Amino acid sequence: MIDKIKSEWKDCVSKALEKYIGSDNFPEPGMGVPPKPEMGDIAFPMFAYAKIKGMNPVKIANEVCELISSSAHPAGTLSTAGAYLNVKIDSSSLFSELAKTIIGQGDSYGKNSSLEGKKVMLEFSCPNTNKPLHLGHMRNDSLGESVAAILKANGADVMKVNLINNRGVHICKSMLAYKEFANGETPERTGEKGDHFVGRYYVRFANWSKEVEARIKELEEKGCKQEAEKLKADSPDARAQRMLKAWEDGDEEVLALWRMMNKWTLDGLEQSYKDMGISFDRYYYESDTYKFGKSEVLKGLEQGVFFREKDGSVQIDLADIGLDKKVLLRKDGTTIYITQDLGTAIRRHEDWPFDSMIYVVASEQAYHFKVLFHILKKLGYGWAAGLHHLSYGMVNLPEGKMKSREGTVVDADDLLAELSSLAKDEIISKGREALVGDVEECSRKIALAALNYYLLQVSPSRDMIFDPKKSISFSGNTGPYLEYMGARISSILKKASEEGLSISPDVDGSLLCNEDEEHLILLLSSYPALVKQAAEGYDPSVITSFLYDVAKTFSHYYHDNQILKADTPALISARLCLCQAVLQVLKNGFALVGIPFLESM
RNA sequence: GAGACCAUAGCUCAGCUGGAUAGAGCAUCAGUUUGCGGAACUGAGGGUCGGAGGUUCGAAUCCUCUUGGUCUCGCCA
Repeated sequence: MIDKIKSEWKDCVSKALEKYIGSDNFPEPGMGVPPKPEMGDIAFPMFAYAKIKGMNPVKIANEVCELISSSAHPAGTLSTAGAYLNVKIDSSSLFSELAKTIIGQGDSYGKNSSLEGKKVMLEFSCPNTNKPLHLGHMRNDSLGESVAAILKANGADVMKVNLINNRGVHICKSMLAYKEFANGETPERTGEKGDHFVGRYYVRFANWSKEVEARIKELEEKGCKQEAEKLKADSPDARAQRMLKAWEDGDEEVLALWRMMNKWTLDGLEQSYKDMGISFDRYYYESDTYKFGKSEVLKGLEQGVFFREKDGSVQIDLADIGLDKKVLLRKDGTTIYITQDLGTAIRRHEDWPFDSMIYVVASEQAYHFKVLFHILKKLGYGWAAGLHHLSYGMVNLPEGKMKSREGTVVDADDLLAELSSLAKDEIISKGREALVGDVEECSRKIALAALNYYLLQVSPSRDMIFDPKKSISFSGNTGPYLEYMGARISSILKKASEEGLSISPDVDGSLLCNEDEEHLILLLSSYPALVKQAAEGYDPSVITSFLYDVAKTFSHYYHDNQILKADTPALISARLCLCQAVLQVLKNGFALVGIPFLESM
């Protein structure tokens, strides 16, 4: 709606300029926003025309302003400030139509059909099945889930997929440690979550391997070469490698162990996803796709896209994009990471012919995706042009990087539990247990808001510092603050209906004429354009900053203006209607960035 | 050595395809409740936008160079 007004004004200014300059050979007027709201809502700088006319831009602004004012023009008030031509939109007259749109469309307000008919596959999360999720995954999952919601809001047909990294030597490591040390222990028996249980054996392996290595070194220093060699041949790492070979050869015992432990981990991860509000439409498993990847590479070899090195390995020369050679199949015929990813991409396009596929993967893999996409193009897949790597930076801690070796990795489940518990403390200390109903559920939803908002407000490409203590802060620019605004507005509306006041979009919008009201109306009407912008850049932070802006403005408004006790019944109705519209837009925005809406908290 | 990403207030971050006096939050200091949720609101101090050139009427934003940081350049995933 606001877009329409803006483009009408742009046309109007453009036409006036044409008349003023006396030709249509001039740059389109640029549009901006004045630095202060009282100056207006749209700004047209006149500098560019100063040169053409050989005149002072201030004079141009004044004369064009007069030219427009003296004839018919779109609704709004013109003024000038220096070389700027400013338009003040009549927001209160905008409101009645806007309110009808927002309240009428409800949850659909802000959605559009710009990606209608587009099939977008979105890959994210992609855990290993040897340990639980950590904070890094949480940024990935938050981004993936949010981008999916944003693309859907733009009309795209989105398929969320997860690729489970369930094979490889790292998986064998936890299996081997389990076999060696567990004595038949199971998650059921210890009461542990499956992913944590398996993760414990992965850590156990690492320590074990370190111990043995130290012993080997000791023996070598003592000169006991034979014994050292013997120990080396039977070291944990050597045994893990042998286990991998047995796995690939289909050894039933190894496969049975693998199935059992994978299930434990996946059951655990499934629970974490559920707790975090993450879901997928389809799962892919590396164990299913790696062989297919191999056959595709061999096909490419026949086609001459790849070549066989003297040692028997299959490679591709990437000199055409300024890169080195890249191995696709080892000399012994086994596959590597990229082989599997090639297979997965091709299989996915067969399964569900997407227009584009987005990989949400950390920026450290930028090189990998550059190579992957290029190879798919060279294999002749036209759809490879629609592949995109949504790269995001690392999550660091205030103390520095997370390092698994130093035990500084923040576990996802632990973090969520910690945040929930802090939220719970807050509910209890405020004496709101009765009000919120299910305290546990409410705490969890506050924790999610805190987490998702904190992770999504930072531009994806940047590394970020996650401070667990600061993230749970309940005041300031945080997820809980936004939720709180939603709850306060809900509370007002609830009270209104208890008092028998009806809320309808049929109100006199012209009564909403103070600065905050005007600002709110313009914000609400700008929301649909932002939903589009967020999709174009795959950037949820567009939505988070908008939501904060709305909440902050409403907070200020609410502080200074009475709603239920406004001067006249007509004003009460108008303000209630505004509240309803603000609440609806907040809710709609929340849904795009993983902030659960709470009626009360 | 080559490439990618990043550098904005004490700290954590915004800043849309170049526009007016570079903005929030936290922290610090000072205030606001005879009111619908104080998890709130208001105000103050705090900046050479890493540095140097260039393009432009105009640069945090675009270009070049440079400094610093992170990551990558594996027959690991």
